[in-house]
Amino acid sequence: MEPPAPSTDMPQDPPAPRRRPGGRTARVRALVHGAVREQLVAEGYDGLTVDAVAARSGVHRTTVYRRWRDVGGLLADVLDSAADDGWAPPDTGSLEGDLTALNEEVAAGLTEDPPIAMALIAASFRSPEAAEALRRFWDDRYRRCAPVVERAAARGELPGAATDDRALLVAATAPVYHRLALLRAPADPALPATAARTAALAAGAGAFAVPG
Amino acid sequence: MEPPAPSTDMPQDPPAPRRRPGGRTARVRALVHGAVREQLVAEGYDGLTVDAVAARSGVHRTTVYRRWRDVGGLLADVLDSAADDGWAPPDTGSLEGDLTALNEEVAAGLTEDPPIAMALIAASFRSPEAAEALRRFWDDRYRRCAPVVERAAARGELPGAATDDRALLVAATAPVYHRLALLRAPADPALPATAARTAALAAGAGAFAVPG
DNA sequence: ATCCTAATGCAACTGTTGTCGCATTTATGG
DNA sequence: CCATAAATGCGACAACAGTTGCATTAGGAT
Repeated sequence: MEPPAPSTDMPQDPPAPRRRPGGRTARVRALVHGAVREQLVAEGYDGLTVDAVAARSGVHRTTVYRRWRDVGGLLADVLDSAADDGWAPPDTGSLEGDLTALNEEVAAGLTEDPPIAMALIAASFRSPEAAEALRRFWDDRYRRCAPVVERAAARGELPGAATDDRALLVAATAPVYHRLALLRAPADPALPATAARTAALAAGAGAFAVPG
Repeated sequence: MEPPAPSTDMPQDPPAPRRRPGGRTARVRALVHGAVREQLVAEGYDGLTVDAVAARSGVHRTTVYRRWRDVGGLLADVLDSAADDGWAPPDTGSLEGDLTALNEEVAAGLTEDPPIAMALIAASFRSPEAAEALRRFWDDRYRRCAPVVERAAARGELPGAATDDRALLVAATAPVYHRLALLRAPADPALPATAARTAALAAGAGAFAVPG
């Protein structure tokens, strides 16, 4: 009952057309990326429509719809292309200091103008692609922050054998996200430090220790 | 330079037409509210459009657009009308227990089906009215939670003269919101308890004490 | 050079969103 | 009961989002 073995290629499925990411395709992508950023700066998130991006980039509407599907896809692609910067967490010499500096970066990102981060969060509620890209972004960021916890452990700031670094980082940053992204309350200059102090204090008391 | 005092009414602006919230208006409002809920149950948030709600309620499209403006306005009105339930925070006998129970309610609300809470959060990024309604809702909830902190203080669980109850409550609940509403990660059954324990621990160490 | 076809351009089309002017209904005050 | 106008119903419309079929351009392999 075996189908005859094909001579050179998979027979049943369309044989995966050879991609062609050369000159023009890359140029179009760069044009669209630039247009997304410019459009965000010029008109804000409400003005970020596929049509506006296409018009600004000079690329045809249909092409943008075909390659990026919707605004969420556009933002996801821009975010992915910007994710491989050499970002590293701050290193101030103490856990609380590191977390405070980290929280200040988070607060700055959430309140910057144009509101790229807020635009992406908003888009993540409408586009699965944007939600996935945002999840990847945060996962990458939290992974890069692991050294903050490792350094604290090496300094003896953390009790127990091991610490759940992700839980600690989420506990430290979550209040900032909650206030700015969900409650939409005005930025509190003291919040980054107090949230960091709270998390560092709890971590010092073993709140994030793992049994292993 | 004082303008002459009007005899009976404000002269310059259109004299605030007498509202007429009587029979039909109230009936229409009830019909639309019911339709919003039914539509959410039937089609989820993606299917919650003004047209769908209008069709389901039997009220004309134009009327819904005029009175509620958009989906955010619909959800905001439904939320406001449901906000005066007699909700009270849990009372388990300890700060950590209260916060754990509270966090479990938050987690249940964010993961319930139909996803009313998530729909409102999503809408709050597109509609100022929904954002304002959500802010009012959370403000009300946090205000009602003040007794949780007061009881803990009365039991001697909190050091210092006074505690910033809002900051404590935000610190306790923020990780749950962050994971479920922003990171969109699967629900972690242990998170409500660990976040509550973390916050209670930090509170016991004086992290939320206010100088006054 | 030349062939193949992926990628793009183009125009027309459908369906949805939101608005506007006007007719009709019906609270509400007298 | 009557008069007024707020609230709603109704249809047409403009603007936008997104799709489809086909023509054209240009990357990449031979």
